[in-house]
Amino acid sequence: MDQSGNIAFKPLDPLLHSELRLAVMSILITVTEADFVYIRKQTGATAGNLSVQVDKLSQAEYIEVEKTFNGKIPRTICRITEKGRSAFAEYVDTLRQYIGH
Amino acid sequence: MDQSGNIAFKPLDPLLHSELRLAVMSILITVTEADFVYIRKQTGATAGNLSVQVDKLSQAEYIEVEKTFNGKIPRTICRITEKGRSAFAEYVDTLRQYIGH
DNA sequence: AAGATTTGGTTTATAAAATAAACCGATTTA
DNA sequence: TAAATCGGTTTATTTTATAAACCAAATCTT
Repeated sequence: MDQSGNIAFKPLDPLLHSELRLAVMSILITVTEADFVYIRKQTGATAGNLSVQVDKLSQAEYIEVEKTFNGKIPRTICRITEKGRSAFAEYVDTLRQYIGH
Repeated sequence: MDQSGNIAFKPLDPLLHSELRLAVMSILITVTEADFVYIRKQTGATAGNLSVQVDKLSQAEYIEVEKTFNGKIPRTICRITEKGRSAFAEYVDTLRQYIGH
């Protein structure tokens, strides 16, 4: 018989348990859309780091990324998806187990 | 003049922003002491991983570790420190900025 | 009592992640 | 026209987390 005992902690979605990605999601959950530059300023992240992390969120389909031009200047717009929204909600929910309400 | 704009997110204590270390602290904050084996079972972590993370928390003085013997069997007891307690409180507080209450 | 297994860990090696540095094309400024 | 800036991406480096290997002592197994 498997007497392995119960684990008390649900795993935290590793995609969201990252300071920068969490900050990005935190912004996108409150705002219908935000561009790269805005997110960069709000988070204080370097462009390189932000580029990488936005890409990960995008590949997981937690956000969608639209590349447009503002005249001749490139503009990268990010929006949260439904999948991202519910992943975020579950992450928050799970976290409460760790930090108490 | 420095027109760098305000960063909206306070940094999260990297020592606590780790799933396993956070789980350890979460246990120790509710219980006057806990031994290695108990923490291992609650978290489901491997002994190696737990050993490393307990050591980091200990070196940061977020917890204190007492090595005793239970008869002839070694027993490692962990307790949270005041420093650990307030670091945890601040971490939780900062997190709320990211996840909303 | 010899050998295998389990317990309670630590140490070391490997994989994954975050961060920083280098770079690119276009644009504006001097 | 050269230098600096903007809006990024790509690649390299560092840091971190995780897993694998190991160790000493104790306890079962035959």
